[in-house]
Amino acid sequence: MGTRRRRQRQERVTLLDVATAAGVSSITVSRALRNPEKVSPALRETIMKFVESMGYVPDFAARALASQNSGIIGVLSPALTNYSFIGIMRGIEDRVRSTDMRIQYANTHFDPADEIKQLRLFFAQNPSGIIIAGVEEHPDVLDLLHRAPCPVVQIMDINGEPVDMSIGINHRLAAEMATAHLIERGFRRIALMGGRWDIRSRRRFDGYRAVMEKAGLYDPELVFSLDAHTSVGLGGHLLERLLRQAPDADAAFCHNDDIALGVLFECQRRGIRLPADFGICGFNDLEYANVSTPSLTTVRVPRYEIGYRAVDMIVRASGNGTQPEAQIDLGFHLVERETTARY
Amino acid sequence: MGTRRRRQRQERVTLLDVATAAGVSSITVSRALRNPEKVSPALRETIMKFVESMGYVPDFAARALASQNSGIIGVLSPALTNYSFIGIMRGIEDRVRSTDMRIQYANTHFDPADEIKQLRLFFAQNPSGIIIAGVEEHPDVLDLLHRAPCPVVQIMDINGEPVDMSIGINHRLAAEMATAHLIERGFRRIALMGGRWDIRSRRRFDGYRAVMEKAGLYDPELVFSLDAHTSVGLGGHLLERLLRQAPDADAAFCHNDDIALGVLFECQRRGIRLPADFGICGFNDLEYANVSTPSLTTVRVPRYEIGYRAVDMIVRASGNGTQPEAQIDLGFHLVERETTARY
DNA sequence: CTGTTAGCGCATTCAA
DNA sequence: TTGAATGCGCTAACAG
Repeated sequence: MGTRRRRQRQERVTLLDVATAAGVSSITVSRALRNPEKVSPALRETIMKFVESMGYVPDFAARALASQNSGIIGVLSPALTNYSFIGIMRGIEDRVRSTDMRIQYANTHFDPADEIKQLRLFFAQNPSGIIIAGVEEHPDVLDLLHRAPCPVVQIMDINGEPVDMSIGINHRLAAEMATAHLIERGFRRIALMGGRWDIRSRRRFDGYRAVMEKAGLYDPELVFSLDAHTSVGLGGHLLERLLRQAPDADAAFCHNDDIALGVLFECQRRGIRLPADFGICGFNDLEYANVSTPSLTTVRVPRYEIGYRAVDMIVRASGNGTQPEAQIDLGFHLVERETTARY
Repeated sequence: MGTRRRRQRQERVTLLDVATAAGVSSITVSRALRNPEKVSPALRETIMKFVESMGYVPDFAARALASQNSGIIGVLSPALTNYSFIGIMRGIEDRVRSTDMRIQYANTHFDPADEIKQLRLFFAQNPSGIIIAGVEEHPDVLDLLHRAPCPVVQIMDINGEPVDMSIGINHRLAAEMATAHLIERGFRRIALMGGRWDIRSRRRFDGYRAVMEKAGLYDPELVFSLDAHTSVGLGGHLLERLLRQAPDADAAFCHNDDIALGVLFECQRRGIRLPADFGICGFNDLEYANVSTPSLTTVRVPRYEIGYRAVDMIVRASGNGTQPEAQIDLGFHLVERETTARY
């Protein structure tokens, strides 16, 4: 049936409809809804009854246009659909549920130009806030963020002065701790394995390198990173290349748990014993790390909390309660499991 | 610094600004942007130059209010943050990139009441379309969808008449094929393992049951499903319970690959040989299924394509080109790998 | 092909 | 505490 796809728009119940029914002016209904304390209790109740019975639902576009605030929180990520971002999303979604804000996600595809484009689009919408997992510290991006017309929360890595607010962990420190742990467990030829570089993986590289150099173990031949989307399969692929180029490699610190899992599977396939012959440390502590065989040593990043509190910071910055902190370090946690359980 | 969080709104460049600069009326600029063919080439070019140089960005709220169309496609899922939904998201994001529509996701938490609430919210926004992975076939939800003021695409399962349009696969058939495959490989005590039920898992159960009954193998003691979020850990947990209740179980058809992976890990832990002692079939064909050790037999669901084409259907239904089909069956594919490679 | 008029539904500002 | 007037920026409908 051809009439199927385009429907007539519904008859919309407007503020004015409710106001007329309740015998007040539309602005009073508006107030009853948005600033209940500014309307006398009795009137408020009457109004709310009509709002209910008439099924009034506010028009976001009209509200946004009149108030210059869309209620939208823009969330930018270089890889929206990476598994590690899911935990962030969960936190974001949970915190936003009880507010009247809405989330709009944007994928920046590891491209600063894309990031700038998406930011511009958001800014044109009078957003209530921006949450950004940056690709780079590109000066144009930072400049744009500095002139943002709303609160901005930089998430994931905390390093230096935030543009506005930031929450996350110190990735460099985390990598230092993971690398030190591998060394302490007797691994020497420790490889670094990753997918596409972003600013956080670069900081982890810095940490890895610093510790390796200090121990006299750094060797660029052990650093493997492909400009490819991260995946479990990539982990196996990288291990294959590693063992070809440096057959004496005895451990891998991976940019994330997916790659670590791929390395684990590839070791199983090749009969490489974990951790006797080879050690693995992942990053993120995804859910499966605790139940894989052998279980995976990894760095726990409080991803859910990062998302949850990032939204919280925006809500608080927009409200009239206590101002949020400018920077929150949630800390990380090295979870030692079987893939490094030597000695 | 206290001034940090709330910024002045930017000076906005409006249509009128551009129009004045170009010496035309604002509606002409509007047309040059939205229906270029309705403006003479010369004028169009002049206008576009001003648009560029003045950095004009349209105000979505104003546009939505005036045109009664927000350009938003609402996407509803019972579990937005399940890994299996990521593939859908990837398809959605990729298809929407080249359009002027935007996506807004909503999590329905496996709750029809939530679903209804979210639908109402979307409908109040004059959406350009709705993409919904339904929780149930709740009559209230169906009723709401029937009165939707925009194109609606039901995704994942195709079964019966769509409300408007639908795209996906036949989950019951897929389960029948998977179960038949396990039987054909000599497995007899085949368990069904799942997390929270939704309409699709229920259809898969129907298919499993039908085939098992036909083979005289159905036993309710082999059906394990917990009302818990799906996870890799849940798979291990379910296997543990299965082996306690039915120690002679010799295979598992899992509701998704995460659960299958958990079963795989738990088998490894217990020294159960795959597939000699136990067979596993997953569902979805997530990326790791092909690289796990042993690799995982599973049902490939074209998730990326579902997302991509669902958006495409909305774009086409909104445009003036060819009307999209009412229902698209993308088909599935049983991917036979090592976890069932017996005989 | 271009312009005029009008209004989308709400919230801000001011006044009572 | 309530209301009147006004405008947010854009586009539909019509006119020229």
